[in-house]
Amino acid sequence: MQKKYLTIYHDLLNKIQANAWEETAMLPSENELSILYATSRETIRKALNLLAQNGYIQKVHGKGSVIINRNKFSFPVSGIVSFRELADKLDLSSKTYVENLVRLESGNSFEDTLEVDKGEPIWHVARVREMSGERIILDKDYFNENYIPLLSKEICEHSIYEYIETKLELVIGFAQKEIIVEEPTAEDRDLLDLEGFSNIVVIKSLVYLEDTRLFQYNESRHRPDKFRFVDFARRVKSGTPL
Amino acid sequence: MQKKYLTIYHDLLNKIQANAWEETAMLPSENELSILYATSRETIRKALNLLAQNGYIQKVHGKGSVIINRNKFSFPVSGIVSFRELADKLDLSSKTYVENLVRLESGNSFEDTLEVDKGEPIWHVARVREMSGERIILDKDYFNENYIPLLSKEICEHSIYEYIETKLELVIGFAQKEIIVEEPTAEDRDLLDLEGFSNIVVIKSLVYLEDTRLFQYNESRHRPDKFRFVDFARRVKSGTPL
DNA sequence: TTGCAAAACATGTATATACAAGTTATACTA
DNA sequence: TAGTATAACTTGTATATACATGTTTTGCAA
Repeated sequence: MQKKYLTIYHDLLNKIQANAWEETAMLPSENELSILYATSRETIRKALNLLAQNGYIQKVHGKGSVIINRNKFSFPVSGIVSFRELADKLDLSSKTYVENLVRLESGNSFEDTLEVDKGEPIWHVARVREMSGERIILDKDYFNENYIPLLSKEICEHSIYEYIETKLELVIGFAQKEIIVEEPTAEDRDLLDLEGFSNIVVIKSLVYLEDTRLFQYNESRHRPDKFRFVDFARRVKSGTPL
Repeated sequence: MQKKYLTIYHDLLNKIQANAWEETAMLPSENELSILYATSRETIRKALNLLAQNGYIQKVHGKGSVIINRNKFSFPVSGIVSFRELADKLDLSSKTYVENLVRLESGNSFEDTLEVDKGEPIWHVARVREMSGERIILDKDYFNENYIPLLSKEICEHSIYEYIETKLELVIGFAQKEIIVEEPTAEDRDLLDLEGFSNIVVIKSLVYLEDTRLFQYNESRHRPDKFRFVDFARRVKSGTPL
């Protein structure tokens, strides 16, 4: 990593998480930091703005940068994080079962959602996530074949995202997500341990590459008692000025 | 509004929403914009970064700023938006019933959550939101009395946030949120039209002022069939460099 | 015509300076 | 001593310049 403001960002983040500045809960001033890291104030400000965006600090005009206590709702699951990365982070004993892996040939109903031409093939994967012996999550993925030409059972069992990013060298940019609650389908009842729950939490995501190409539609279907979504939000000033 | 980059941000946002640049779905280049608005490129970049943060454009290195199509999941409900503002935006025929409004004196269980001293009073409001004739949402609010000294039935029926921001002139900064699914309580069953639903979606929020003071805890309890949460997320590069 | 190198153009990073605006500590005055 | 004005901090905004890096167009050469 050669970008100064990113290395400073990560260094500050590590120190925040290691509880340096515990007494004051304040970062050193921008001028102090620019001397500390031997760089300009603008570069420091870029690192600080990243910390603020991600909910680690709050900048207060005239005062300084206050460290935000994130122990309230523990850590955020926001952003785009794959199940594999999440399970690793939480150190959960988890298992993934590939229930279905097909190359949909044509006339399927996802051509519109994925914005591919009629007749273009689409990869479909259905996976069940097991945590502490219970089948909790059903993940249904649909990929544009132009970007993900090949999928194997092994890749799906490990981590599709790791495959996409390291092997295919595609860079994921952003996602539009929607969370709703539905009644379980026959498939949900068949594949998951629903234990009498009459609702299921569904996260639908459209995932785009860094160059704005749409490449994935995902439906993550969770048993309601195991679902949890943590978010950090800044107040949007609704008053459109001028 | 005197801040250049903010006026440019709002102007560009209006034009995006009015579908200027429809053919290319691209903004003019930073240099063109800096001439157009008679300002420096850095100021333009501040406005563009705001647009990118809020999910309106995606910047592509070497190419330009691509406008993100937000019609997929319609508009986002992310960020901190009050029910009043939301209902106004959606033009819903809605109604608010204040079911409870008390000044909790001491020994209540929310002293810890709101981080107030033992014995300090806390304002509590319970409100039911009705949409198209159905009682859908139960909003339970708890305010630190140091910041919100007085609440009336009229304020609660209209909009507490408008009161806080315009009358009390407090500036809301950010919130930590958690979304989970619970079984309905007796209170939920009593106050809402649950129609046999055996689950309820709960959004718990800790809301902070711009200077990081915690002033509100909120629980928004939704009937699952009427709940919907839309989000925009950027990929976090998990690989901690260096 | 095809292929490729170079130029032109796009955004990204780093630095410097100046001043505005909010907060806190200092020191002076009544 | 108490109050207040000032100075010394803090972050915020605006501008300019230089170069790095990625993309597209241009034009030359085979």
